[in-house]
Order: sequence, then structure tokens, then C-alpha cells
Amino acid sequence: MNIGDVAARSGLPAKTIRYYEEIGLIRPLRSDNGYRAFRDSDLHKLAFIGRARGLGFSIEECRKLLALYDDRQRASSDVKALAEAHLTQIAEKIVELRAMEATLKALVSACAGDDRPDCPILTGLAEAGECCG
Amino acid sequence: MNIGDVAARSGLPAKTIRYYEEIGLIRPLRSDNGYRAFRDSDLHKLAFIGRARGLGFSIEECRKLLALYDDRQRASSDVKALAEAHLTQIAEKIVELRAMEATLKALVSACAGDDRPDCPILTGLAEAGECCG
DNA sequence: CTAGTCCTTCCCGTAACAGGAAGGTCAAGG
DNA sequence: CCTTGACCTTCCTGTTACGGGAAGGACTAG
Repeated sequence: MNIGDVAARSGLPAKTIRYYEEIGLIRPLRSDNGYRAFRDSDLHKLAFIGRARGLGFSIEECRKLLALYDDRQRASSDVKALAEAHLTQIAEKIVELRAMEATLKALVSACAGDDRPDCPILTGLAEAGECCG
Repeated sequence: MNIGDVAARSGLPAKTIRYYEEIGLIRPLRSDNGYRAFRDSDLHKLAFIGRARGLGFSIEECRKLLALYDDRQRASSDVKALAEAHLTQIAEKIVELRAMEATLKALVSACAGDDRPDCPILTGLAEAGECCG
């Protein structure tokens, strides 16, 4: 398979696939003409990475997940620990975003949104409120 | 005020303040010795930016907010529109994170997390589930 | 033989800074 | 006067995960 096929089948852009090779996530073979020659195993890895990325794992986390995936001697506890750590980060991000959302919603709802200059959003940002810690 | 004072009072790192000057968010004066000389108005702007950043506004959004803040002829509707657009982005991000969280939680709870290699998290990532769109 | 599509590498740009090097400035102390 | 230390300056590199685009080789269809 050439990179175009793999891109279509994995849903990842060719650029991204080249990048993943560059950083050593995958190691496709090369044809005589210099084209990358992807095996099914490469495609599977790319799909794996794509799904892990879709769950918000960083590239380095994906690298660890791939290593665990390749390691038949792994302990599932290692995988679970990685996933739980990531879950914690997701939860923290959600908390942070909800705090922003709550504060901003309050400011927005207090703003008339007409053609006059008075704006609680701007004064809220200008004054040291309790808003943002 | 020197940059150290402003950093302490605004809560922003000196590096960040220099960066904000570099991209034109603030324009502090200069003393004869070459040191930046901050006025109260600079400090206020930095505090404003800091709070806007704390609410998740991008630098460019902060730039627009600052422009609106400086413009006594502004319409509050312009500010509100900016804030509402940002609120929408926050909401979308939360939805995305919650979807990740739900999927990952399901995988994690299905994983024994012991010393054996069998791991639903890895197989879930390896197989084309309905998990990630 | 040519047009069009695919592939290659290489280099720059993104957001919002952080870290650190090399060197100038200033206030205090001996 | 000299030094020490804390402050300030600019400049350069690195971060994350790619995207855009140039310059040029490879392959396929007509």
C-alpha cells in the first residue's frame, strides 16, 4: 500500500502519517522507487494511534500504548494506569472549562448587548473580581 | 514600575509580559537605562489580559477585547458577540471531552488491571469500535 | 509523448510562551 | 574603588502535532 491508500483507510492525512514515521511511531518499508510501502500491520498501528488520539491521548502516550500493545508480556494494570491518568487529566480540563463557562455566562447574561457602550463583560474583566481565581 | 513589579502585581511572568509587548498588546515606555517603564495603565491592561486569558480567550481575542475596552464608542453588542462565540467554543470543547471521558471510562471499567496481559482498553483501541466516530 | 496524479524531501509557520545564555545596570557593603 | 547579587536587556532554541507549499522524481492513461 502507498501512503494515499493508507491515508484513505486510516482516515489520517498523509502528512500526519509521514510525521508519525519521522518520530518513530511507525516504520513502513520502502519500495524500490522510494515510496513508502505499508503493510497491514502498519495500517493497524495507524488506526490504533488514530483512535487513541481521538480519545485525547498525546503522541507520547500513544507511543506507550503501542509499546504495551506490542508487548505480549504486559500487565493490564499498566495500561489501566495510563488510561486512568489520562482520565484524570480529562476530568480536570472539564472542571476548568466549566468554571470558565460559568463565569463567562454570568458576564454575558448581565450584558445588554445593544448599541450602548456600557458593558459588564468589559468591566468584569477590568476589575479584580473573584471571577478567575 | 519595572517589569518585576508589574509581574508581581499582575501575576503574569516577566517572560509573558515581554512577549505581550513584542506582539503589540502593550506598549510600555522605556527608561534611560533601557528598562521598560510601566504606567498604571499598562498594569491595568495586563491584569485585563490576564483575566481574559483565564477565561480561555485567545491572544487575538484579547486583542479585540482590549480594543473594545479602549473604544469609548463601542457597542456592548460587539463585546457580547465575542463572548458568546467564545462560550460556544467552550461548550463544544466540553462536549468533546465528555465524549472522550465516557468512552475511556467504559474501557477502563472493563479492564481488570491485574498482572495478566488481557486488556479491553488495548483491544478497544485496536478494533474499529463505534467509540470514536 | 504528454498530461495529470501520485510520491518524495525540505523548509517555514502555527500558539503562547519557557528556559537559558551573554551581557548591561543598579544598590549595598567592605 | 571594587565586588557581589539582584535585576534588567536581547537573542536563540524548544515545545505540540502537525499543515501548507515548493521543487522535483515516478507512474498511469491516452
